[in-house]
Amino acid sequence: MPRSTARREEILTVAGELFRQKGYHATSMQDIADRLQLQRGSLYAHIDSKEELLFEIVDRAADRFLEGIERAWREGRTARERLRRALAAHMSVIADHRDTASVFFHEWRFLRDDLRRRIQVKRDRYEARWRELVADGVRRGEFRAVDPRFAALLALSAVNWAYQWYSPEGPLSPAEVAEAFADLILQGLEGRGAPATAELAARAGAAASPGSAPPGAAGADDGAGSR
Amino acid sequence: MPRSTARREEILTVAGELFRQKGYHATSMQDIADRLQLQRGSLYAHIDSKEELLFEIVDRAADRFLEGIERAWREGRTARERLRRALAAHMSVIADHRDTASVFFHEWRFLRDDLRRRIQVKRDRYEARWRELVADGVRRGEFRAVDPRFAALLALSAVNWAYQWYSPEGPLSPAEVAEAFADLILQGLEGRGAPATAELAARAGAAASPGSAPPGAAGADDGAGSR
Amino acid sequence: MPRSTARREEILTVAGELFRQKGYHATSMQDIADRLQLQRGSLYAHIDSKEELLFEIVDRAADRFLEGIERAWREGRTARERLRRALAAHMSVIADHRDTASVFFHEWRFLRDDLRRRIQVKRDRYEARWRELVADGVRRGEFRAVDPRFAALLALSAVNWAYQWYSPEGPLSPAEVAEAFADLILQGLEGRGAPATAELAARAGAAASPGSAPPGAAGADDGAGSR
Amino acid sequence: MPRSTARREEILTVAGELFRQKGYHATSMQDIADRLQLQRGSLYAHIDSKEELLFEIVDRAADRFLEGIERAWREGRTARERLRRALAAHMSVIADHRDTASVFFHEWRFLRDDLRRRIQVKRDRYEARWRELVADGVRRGEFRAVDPRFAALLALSAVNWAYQWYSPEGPLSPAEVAEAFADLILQGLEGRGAPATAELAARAGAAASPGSAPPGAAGADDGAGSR
DNA sequence: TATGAATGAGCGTTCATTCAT
DNA sequence: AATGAATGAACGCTCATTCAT
Repeated sequence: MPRSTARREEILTVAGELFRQKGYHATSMQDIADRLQLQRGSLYAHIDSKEELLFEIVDRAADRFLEGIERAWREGRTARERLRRALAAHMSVIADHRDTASVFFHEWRFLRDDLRRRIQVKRDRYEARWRELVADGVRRGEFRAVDPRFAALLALSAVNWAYQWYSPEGPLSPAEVAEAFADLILQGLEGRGAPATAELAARAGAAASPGSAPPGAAGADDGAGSR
Repeated sequence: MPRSTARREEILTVAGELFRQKGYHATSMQDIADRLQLQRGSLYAHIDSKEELLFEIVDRAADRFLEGIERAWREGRTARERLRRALAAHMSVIADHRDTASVFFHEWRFLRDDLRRRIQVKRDRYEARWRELVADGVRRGEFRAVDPRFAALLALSAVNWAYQWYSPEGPLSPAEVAEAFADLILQGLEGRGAPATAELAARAGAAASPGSAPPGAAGADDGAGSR
Repeated sequence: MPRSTARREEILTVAGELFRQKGYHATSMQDIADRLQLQRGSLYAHIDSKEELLFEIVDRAADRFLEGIERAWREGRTARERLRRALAAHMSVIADHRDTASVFFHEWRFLRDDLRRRIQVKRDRYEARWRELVADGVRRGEFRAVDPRFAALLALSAVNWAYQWYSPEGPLSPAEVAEAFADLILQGLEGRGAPATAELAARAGAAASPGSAPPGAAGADDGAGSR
Repeated sequence: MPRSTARREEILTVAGELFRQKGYHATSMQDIADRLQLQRGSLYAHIDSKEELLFEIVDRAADRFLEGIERAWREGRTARERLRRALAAHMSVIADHRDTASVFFHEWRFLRDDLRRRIQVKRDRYEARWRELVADGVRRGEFRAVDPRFAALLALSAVNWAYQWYSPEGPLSPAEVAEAFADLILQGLEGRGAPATAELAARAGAAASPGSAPPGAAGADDGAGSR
């Protein structure tokens, strides 16, 4: 199989979109072919299997997330700054590669054992980086003596879950969401003075039309109920 | 259809387990029947359709989560206490009804429009309660003037994501997990003094054999790789 | 799967017939279903796979051939008599289970490794019996000091090949064919006196309409060119 | 289409090999192209269809067999000698053009009606020659008054079947196999004195390691179990 | 209640072949 | 001569569901 041709990229893009909207199992090769105005068998001139599509989408997402935290680590000076950058990087991936990221979180478990294991390795490395980042902050005295596991998990949960509700069409940029979370995670609910997100709060509140659910809805995606 | 018989409950239990392990679409009626040593067709003496099973599982989970936060609100006096109770209640549902909760998060989007909307209503109410809880804390002066949307979302994300990694076989009780998160959310990373979770940290660290990955793994569930 | 129901036997019969006529790979489940006025998927209520059909057909044939030679060995007194009986038994299987026998010779190699090996064991045993039969005759002094391998192979080839040309509708009974071969194999071309088949020759010659090809054509089967 | 170019011959050779190993229907144009390091579609610059390949392979084999018996007839003086030569010629074709011969026996029936009929004509002619050869021997008084049909069929069956078990890598040359069969066919099992194959028997016995099974196995070919 | 045979649609994939380049 | 993208049909098989018994 050619690793990368224009047609193949088209297929991957469409597959990513459909996998996110309908789920891997509920998306048929027919669905993908229809969007490209192709016969379903014709896809196999470009790919080996449906599962290959899933793997490639998930693998690319894993690489993007990993790249993000590696760069955050390299480019940040303090633990505080690194955490902010890591949150921002994660949000960026979700914003810029919405389909891919969503499939990464939702559908990776449908990969067969060997492929899933390869993804698991990257997931584990990603999470380990987060824990190191927090542990380093504790060691430096920037953070309280919290359990790095829980603290990393809190930060990660916040941004992991974002694929469920974040929309690039909403009023907030990925950077702004990351900053709001960073503020909360660093300072907590019971703290001194006004949070950095005071102004954001106003904006988000103003823009939130009822039913559109930003942010706070653990919300329904588009497309899911189509079939 | 009889709304509730012993057989029907058996079917729901098995379906919940399989939906969690393999996903809704990858679970066949055959799979369910096999576990109950029944013929495929015999299931339809008790249920109307596969989708009905999914709806009922998801709907029950929604009710449990809602019940939890309502009681937390009623029984807690301070915002701080209510938040702790709400986190604990959520973790309890995840721990006590693991299959149901997992299906609630993962598979609800495969419901057809009308059924999905009914679930959406309950999800929205649940999230609204969380926002009210935070907003109330801000109003009372217990919390900083944070955006309730973001703060509620942070707390909710932490426990929502827990269905991905929490295992009742792990070293931590749901209450302990909830407490750890509460501590972090309330105090933040940069707080004063030792966190309430200092002792927990030791225990979790001691018990966590590499590979078993609690807490911190966004990890793979059992059963997913069955095919 | 139920090992034997009326429907299942019907399917096996039809499959045997079609596999012989068109070959295993050129026969589709659709073809089989059509003959039974069934949907192609409905077959799978009775069988596990197409290959299972092939295996069962081939395995039954193997058993019949084996049974035949075992009985010939038990019931014959002299080597001469045993050889005659073995030839007759083989021809009987071909005559009475034409489809099965034909598939046994032609299609067995399309079984996957493990199933093919199970058949191979029976084939090997069958051929070993033939060699023992001849070797015993040589030992007893009934036969010349021929190589049992070649002699057994000659006899076996004659009757193995019969599935290609023998037709129950032809003028000769399986017993008569077996006798003619037995006479030739035992006495050879250069011998004393008239062969036992002198009368047969007349009959066969009279009945052989040109083109119907009995015996002597390595001939075409019916049905092969249908698709 | 060019009738014969170097490329075309390559294709025919590869097709013959694959058709023998896997069967006509189980061999795809992809398989053939792969071996030649060509694209599927490129084959059609040299041939018209897959069936054309089959026809040409089978037709060439038919010609070779026919040529063999014609020459045996011309070059032999006595019936006995002609029979020996005919057997040897047949074995030579099988040994020297193993793929082609094997496909001739196994796959010719997959030709469509008109092409199959053209092959049938040659097969009929070939068998007729064998019968004439025997009939002539009877007429001359060299052979017993056997039915020429059965006698020809016996000889033909022996060598026809050889494509199933004969291997050029085995201990016996085609000529030796032919001689062994000729001896048996001419003299029969119950003859006078030692057979001409006494020495052969020793050699074959010595060389035949159990499992390799020459001669006597109606055996499995290489390649069949590839999938 | 439960069976088991059947349906009819759909699945992912392979196929021989075509054709513009 | 050869490529590579595409076709359209067919493949073996699975699915949720129905229904007479």
